[in-house]
Amino acid sequence: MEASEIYKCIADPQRLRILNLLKVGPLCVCHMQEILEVPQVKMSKQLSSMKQLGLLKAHREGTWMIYKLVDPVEGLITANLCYLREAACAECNQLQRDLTKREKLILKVTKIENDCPQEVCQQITCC
Amino acid sequence: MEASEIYKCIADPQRLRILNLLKVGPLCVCHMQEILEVPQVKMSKQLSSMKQLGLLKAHREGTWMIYKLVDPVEGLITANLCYLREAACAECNQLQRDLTKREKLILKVTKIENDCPQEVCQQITCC
DNA sequence: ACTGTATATACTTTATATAGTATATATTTT
DNA sequence: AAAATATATACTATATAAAGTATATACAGT
Repeated sequence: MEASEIYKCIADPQRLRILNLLKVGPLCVCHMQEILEVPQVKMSKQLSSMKQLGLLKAHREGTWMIYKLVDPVEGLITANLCYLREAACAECNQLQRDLTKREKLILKVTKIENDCPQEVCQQITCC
Repeated sequence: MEASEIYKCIADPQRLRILNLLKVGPLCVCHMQEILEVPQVKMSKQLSSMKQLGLLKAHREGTWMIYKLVDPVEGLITANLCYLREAACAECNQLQRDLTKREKLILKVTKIENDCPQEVCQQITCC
């Protein structure tokens, strides 16, 4: 994969936020939607573009689609997420808030029977 | 400066190559043109867009315009250039070749009287 | 003043990406 | 099989960026 393609991908704050979330563990579309507060179409399109690019893969679990980062994660992605988590900027705070929101959400849905795919619930903690 | 703006900037291979060159030292437009082998208009437009973004600054020396990175260099830029110089990819080789080409060019023009601005000639070695 | 060199800008065309709306598919539940 | 939920796709509209051509500016040397 070309570096320029990766940069083009993470040049969109929304897509960067998605990668940041998935770096911690797999998530289904509806949960990402809830965390990022974006319309379903937008989320779906961004996910499929990143999948096509080769950054993500997905599988179905019931009606849910679970997305995760392709393994091994692109070094350039990792390097940038690490950098941004350390840095002090508006976007970095957003990334941090997303991770907190993710943790809360998973804790919540884990309590409700059949409201969270196995694979997601197992991964509660972040970084 | 927002991270997304920086990513959008370096998502263009040409602009990334310019930053890679300037990281080593200031250069005038015509030399960058020669190294990257791009039309004058394109070079000029890319430089001015990066200047407007706040990544570069320029000053005149005779008919030459000397461009350099704003000091301090954006951490995100530095981090990515460092990463790419270490990595093994087509783009990384290109960046390396550009630096070699730069060194040769400077050595050449330094010999010819009045064919290189002072500031550029003083900075022969790279990394 | 005139010519040449280096660089920038304006304007037009063309390509690319994003957003929105509506509709389709896959699966589970009833 | 009908309804509900989660997700994806097609199509259209709109915005953004890139490329190309021509022209302008700024300075240096004659």
